[in-house]
Order: sequence, then structure tokens, then C-alpha cells
Amino acid sequence: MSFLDQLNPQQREAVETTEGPVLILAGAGSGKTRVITYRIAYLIEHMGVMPESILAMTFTNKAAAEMGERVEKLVGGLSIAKPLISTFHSFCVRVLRRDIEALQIPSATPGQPPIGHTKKFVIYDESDQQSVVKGIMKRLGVDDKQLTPRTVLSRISWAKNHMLDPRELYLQSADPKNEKIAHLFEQYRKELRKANALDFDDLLLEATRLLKSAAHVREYYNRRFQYLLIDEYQDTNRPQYELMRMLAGEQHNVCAVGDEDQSIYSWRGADIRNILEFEKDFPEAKIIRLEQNYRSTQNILQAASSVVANNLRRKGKNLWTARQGGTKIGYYEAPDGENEALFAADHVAKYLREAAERGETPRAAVLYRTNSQSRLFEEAMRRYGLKYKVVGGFSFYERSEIKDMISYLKVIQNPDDSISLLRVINTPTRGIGKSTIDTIERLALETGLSLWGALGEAIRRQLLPQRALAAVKNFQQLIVEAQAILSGTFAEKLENSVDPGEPLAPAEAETEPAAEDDAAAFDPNELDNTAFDFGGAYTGDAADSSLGVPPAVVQEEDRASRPLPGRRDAGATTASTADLLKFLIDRTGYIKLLEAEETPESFSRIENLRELVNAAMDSRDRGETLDQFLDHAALISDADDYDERSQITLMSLHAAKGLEFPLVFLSGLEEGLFPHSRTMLQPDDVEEERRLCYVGMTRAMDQLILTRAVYRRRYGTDLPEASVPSRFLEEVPIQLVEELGKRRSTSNVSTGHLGTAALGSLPRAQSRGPAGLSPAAYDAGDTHYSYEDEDQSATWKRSGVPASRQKPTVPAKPYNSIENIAEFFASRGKKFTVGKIPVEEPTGKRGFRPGQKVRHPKYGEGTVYQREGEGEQAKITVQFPRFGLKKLVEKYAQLERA
DNA sequence: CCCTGGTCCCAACTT
DNA sequence: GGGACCAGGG
Repeated sequence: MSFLDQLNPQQREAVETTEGPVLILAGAGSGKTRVITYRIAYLIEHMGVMPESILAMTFTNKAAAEMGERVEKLVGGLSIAKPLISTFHSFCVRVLRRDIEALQIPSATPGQPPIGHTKKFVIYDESDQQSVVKGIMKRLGVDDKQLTPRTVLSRISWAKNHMLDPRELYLQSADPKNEKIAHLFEQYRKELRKANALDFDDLLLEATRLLKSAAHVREYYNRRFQYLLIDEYQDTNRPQYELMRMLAGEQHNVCAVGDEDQSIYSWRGADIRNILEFEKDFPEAKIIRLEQNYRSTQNILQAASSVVANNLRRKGKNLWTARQGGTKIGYYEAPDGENEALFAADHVAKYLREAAERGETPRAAVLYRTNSQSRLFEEAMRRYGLKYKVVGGFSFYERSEIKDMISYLKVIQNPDDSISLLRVINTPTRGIGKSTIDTIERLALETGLSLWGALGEAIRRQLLPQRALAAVKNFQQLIVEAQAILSGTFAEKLENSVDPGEPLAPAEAETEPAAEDDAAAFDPNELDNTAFDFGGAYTGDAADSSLGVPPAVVQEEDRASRPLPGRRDAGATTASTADLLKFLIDRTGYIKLLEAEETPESFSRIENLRELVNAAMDSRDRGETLDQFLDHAALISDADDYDERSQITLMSLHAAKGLEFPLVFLSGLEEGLFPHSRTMLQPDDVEEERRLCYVGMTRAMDQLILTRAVYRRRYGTDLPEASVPSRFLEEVPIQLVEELGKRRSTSNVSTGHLGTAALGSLPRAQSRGPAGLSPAAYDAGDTHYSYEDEDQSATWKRSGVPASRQKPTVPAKPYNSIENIAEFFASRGKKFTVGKIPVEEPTGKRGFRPGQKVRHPKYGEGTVYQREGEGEQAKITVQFPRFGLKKLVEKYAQLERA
């Protein structure tokens, strides 16, 4: 076993202790992933364990994919079968897609279908959940100012994560408000059941319930999975914990890996007790500590350890590193958020240059507490012409045009999904207005039918005015046809239909011959994989180990249970998701309408839709069904779009978990931002913030830089507010720190801690350099990110406005030039097709500034009050003596100097 | 019915 | 900075 030689004794023990429960307390950077992957390889190669009987749970799809690749490298070629490496949520989806119907209970009325979710369930994301709650509150007349849907939802999620049902939540309620929430929770559950939908929390909850209540299902998984590994164990919640217990079976071959100092998801129900009390759950457990850090320098490790040492709820550990010394922790105190970002951009630019000279592959990360902070850093990077990637924020699948199409697909898969139905019933507009929808909703309420059911009923009973009736029929037809296309019964449906409606656009059939798809989607080779089938209908996992998408097995079962199984039957044609999308886009005229708009936004939306079709084609090539495509879309997460090839990454601290970078910026170290204001009242929450800080600091390999803005704007337009340095700064030993961006002499403080030195002992003016100081007096190389170059500081002084309220102009490319827009899209992983966008002319000619006198053709003379935006979008507010304040678009306003 | 523009209120982390 | 909602005109 040559690869074992690469491990230290503790790591090796962790790998070789294969039988019985093991808890690996893996400090930051201690080679956790290496241990897990080697352990899997060891089980397969050395212990002769069948790969498919190993199950590893991770937190993100990305982590699962990476782990899969690393295992593959270690044992590659040994076997076609693979261990299943998946996120908890993806795993639960596949369990449910297979067996959720075992949870159904027979209907009280004979002859009625059983009650409960079917295999065709859809997954509701947060906005779907929000719509459900809003709808219920509206129906019940709950004032949504006293009780916001947000509050209700977070309480519902809290209850679910603690495995409380509405009744239990009600019994726990101490006041009418919480009783109301419990009631809404009950309605919410009913609504989801009616829609055959599950939310994220339900995925874990229902899978757990299924394993608990259906012995045959549980036994199946226990037989199948003999070895269980759980990553990030400190962040598991109650349902995940119970799932683990159930999957552990009687053999208890559980290997949990985690670090209590990195528990950062308690707000999602993660229970730190799971890791602190593992030994109680499994008295025979072996505990192994990995305390050598291979990632960071001693300075970084010591700084991070000093911070987290202030927490009381921890086991405590002695993390050490062989990398003595190292660069000091940098600290930069910026006058404002913009400057903070420019400092980072400048520093990164320099770092990239130097690393390139040394022949290294540079990688830097800017970490922040809240995603909204990314904007400033993005702008700064763009001004410096740096390529960067943002992880998180709004994802592809959250864009409205994508959500529209996904909603169509969800309705086609499961027409009872009323939330999706409402989204698309009049998108694009087809004459189904508010009153029509009201009528259908009322009918649904009266009859207990879903909206889709009520819609059919309304048509049958002619309950709508002629015009609306026709529109609704049209919509129904669209969905029915799409369903027929999907199931391959399209031709049949057409024949049986009394009114076939418009014929299917011929382009469809021509561009994508159905027969070809058929062949691609149902490659006979794929069936051969069942040779590796283990213990029943479950097939190999080759297809999904990387993305955690449910495996071919679901498809297998679908085919078997479908009334028209003959995928090679003459005449029957099965369509792929991509075909379906093309059909929808064509029939709804969605792209045509966007084309007609001819705006940059509409073009970019078209691009997005093309991208979606591409994604669907990839999905088809993997042999996935519509279910699987939708599951993937629902479960893909923000952290998944981290690309390690990117040299500069901007992301939240949470998203950075598990990653490492030579250079790390930890920004916004201000009380109220980090630690966040919503956490500052509860000691436990502050401890979690501190752990988050620890996670952030320990991402750094060679250099860590902490930054803070003295003034920060909380909302776009508000005045900036003065900030107080984060308490975490004070917890970093000052001797490990070097202050950046000021004269060395002022940072020469030998005792005390950083926060006190930075704030307490230095007068404000001095920390930004004495007035009138020439740049030469600053440390060479640390000057050009500062705005305090002579020419600019002159402008500031003249206007007398605090520096933090001015938008400085930075020498760089014009901000909204075509290249920069394209670059911006590229950095977000989007293609941007340049349509007809006028190239920006330099704004110098017009560029009116506050205080200037101007003349307007209609309003006469006035004084410029303020200016917002740049270039094309620049708006200026002008005070006209007779007309008051007017906000004008500079480009159109025909202003002249007066 | 649909679109527009104005106003109000919000803004933590994420599977 | 922006999403949700509403009023009012086409």
C-alpha cells in the first residue's frame, strides 16, 4: 500500500481503522479530504470492500465531485462500480424518488387514490415556499406587516430542523403570534402535499421518516451500504443525524469527520452537540485527532487560534504547523468601503504580478460576511482590469427567464404544482388575467382540487367568459401536448383530441429527429451497467457520483412503470428535456418576444435561455430524465460554482469553507457587520461568528490580510456610518500584525492588541497620514490604491465633503465600456453577445458637477445638486428656482452651462 | 388586460 | 441598490 506512506501516523490510523465507529477531529488544513479519500481507497484496495457499498456524504456537490475525482485517481481502473459520494440532500432525493410512495396512506374514501406524495414530486425552492406562505396568509387574512412571510418561513424551517410538527409547535407556543405561525405551518404542509411538492427541509425529513417507518426500505439501504463516511459532521442537523443513525445499521461502520471550531450552520439547524457527543452515541467509538496543519504559516495559524480560543463551547485542540514564521498578518484600515475594495484590488494585482514572475500559479480570495459586499470588490477589480469570479449571490437558476422555463417543466412533470402553474399560466401574457385566475383559485378552494384540476373543471363547466375560456383552454392544451411529447404519446393524443389546436411547429420535428434522441437517451451500453447492480434494483452510480444527481435507477423504474414502456416501440417517440424546452420556447413565443425588445437585457436573457437548452442537452447526453434534470436544477448550490482555476475569487465566508488560497483577504471587520448585528445579542451566536472568522482566517496559506472600513454605507443612498472595529481584531495578537497602507513608524506598537492599536491610540487623521503628506512619505508600493494621491485629495479638500462620501475617479478603463461589460458577464460565467451598444463617448464634455449652474430648455436656470451613475446612465439632480428638484438623465436633458 | 412609473420597504449565512 | 406592490393611462 504505497499511498499510505504519504500519511502521518494519525492520518494513517484514521485510514486503517475501518471497522466500527470512528470520529476524526480534523483541525483546519489537517488533510481531512486526503484522509477521507485514502480511507475509501484503502477500503476498496486493501480490504476488498465493494466500491458500491461505500457511501460518503458531503455538504456541497462540488466537494462530492472533487472527492470522487480523487478517489478515482487512487483506485482508478480497478472497477467500473463506484462508491456513492453525494450531498445529504441529493441522497435523500434519490431515496425518495425510489420509495416515497411507501409513505402513502390509503384514502378514507374507497376508490380514491392514496394520500401522500408520489414519485413525481417537485422540489420547492425558497421563492416557491415564499409564494405558498404568502398565498395562505392572504387567504386567511393574516396581516403581513405584523407577521412577515419571511418570519413564518424561518420559523417553519426551524421547526422542521428540530423535527417538530405543527401540533408540537403549537403546544410550544407561548403567545398568539407563535400559535398563528403553528397554524400557518399546518396549512403550509397541506398546501405542499396538495401540490405534490417537498421543500429542502422536507427532503431530509421525509427520507428520514421513510427509513424509519418502512423496514424493507431501511433494510435495503443497510444491506447496500456497509461503510458510511460523513464529512463536515459538525454541521449536521437533527434529521441528518437521525438519517446517519439509520444508515449506520447495526454494524456501526460510521466514520464522521469534523471540527467543532468550524461549525457555522447552526442557523440551519446544525447541532454542534452531534460532534461533541459522538462518543455518547457510540460508546465503542474511536476518536482520532488530526492536529498537524499542512496549509498555513505559523503566524496565520497562531492568529486564528488566538481568536477561536475566546470561545467557551469547544473541545480545544493544539493545531501546529511545520511552516515556521511567515508573513505577518496584514491589517488595513480603509476610510470607506470603496477604498477597502481598491486596496484589495491593488494588492491582488501586485501579488499576481509577483507570483507570475516567480512562476507560481497565483490564487487569491476576498472573503466577506454578506454577499452584498461583493459589489464594491467587483467594481474595484474591474477598474484594475482584473479577472475575478464571484461565488454565490444570484445563481443562474434564479434568473426570471430560467425560472419561467423551469416552472413550465415542473408543471409538465407535475401539473398539481400550483405555484409553478401560477408562475407560467400567463407568462408570456396570453390573456389570462387576475379575475380569471381568481375564479380558478376560488373553484380550487371549493372543490379541494389543485389549480390544474380546477382549471379543467372551469373549462368543463364553462365557468368563464368566452375570451378567458379560450385563453385558458389554450394554456391547458399547451401543457397536455407537452406532456404527450414527453411520454411519447403525442401522435396518439393528437388523434384522440377533438380539437387538435395548432399543429406542432414543424421546426421541432425537423431540427431534432425524435428517433435520434431515442437512441442517444437509451444507449444499450447503459443497461449493461446493471451488471454491477448490487442487492436489487439499484444500479451503479457512475452517472451521478460527480453531481449527486439521482442515478439511472430512477429512470429504470420509470420505464418499467410507464404504461407505454416500449421505448423502441414503433411509433412511440420519447422526447428529451431539451426537446421539451425547445417546444415550449417555440410555442410560447418566449424568445421571439425577447428578440423584439432589442435591449441588452433581452439579448442576455436569450443567451441564458440558450444556455438552459445546452444544459438540458448535456443532461440528455448523460441519459437523464426530466425528474433528474429538475432535481439537479433545484439542488445545485452557490458553492458549486467555485472554479479553482480562477485566480481571484470573491465569496462569502460560508462559501469558503473547505477551500484554501495562498492569499486571503478578510474584509469588513466591523462590529455589526462581522460579527453581524443579528448575532450580537446572543453569546452562542457570537461564538458562531467567531468560528466563522476562524474558518476565514484558516483558508489562508501564505498571507492573510484583514481589512476594515472606517465609514461604511449601509444602504445605497444613505449617508455612510462610522464603524467600530470588530472585536475579532482585538483578539489577534498585535505582534503578529503589520499595518498596511500607512507609515511604518505609526504601526510600531509593541504591546496590546490590534483593535486597540488601530482605533484607540491613533488619532483618525494620523491613521490616514498627516494632511499634505506627499505619497513619497508612504511605504513604497503601498501608495497607489490610496485615493490620497495629490491631485485627488486636492479636489476633496476643495469641496469640503468627507472623503468617504465622494466617489473618486480611478484611473482605469472607462467603467461601462463594451469590453468591461463583456468581461463582467464572462466573470460571472456568462457569455455576452455584443449587440448594438453605442460605445461610450468620454463624459468630460457634459459631466456636470454639483454646484455648477446649468440651463434647461424648459425649466430655465438651475444649480446641480447631485450626480449619480456614470456615462450613459448618469443622472443629475438639479435645483430649479421655479420648479424645485428635478432628476434628469444627463444624456437626454439638453442641459447647457449657464 | 397590460404596461409604466412611483413609492415603499428591505438588506445574513445556504442545502 | 433593488424587489414588490399599487395606481393610473393606453
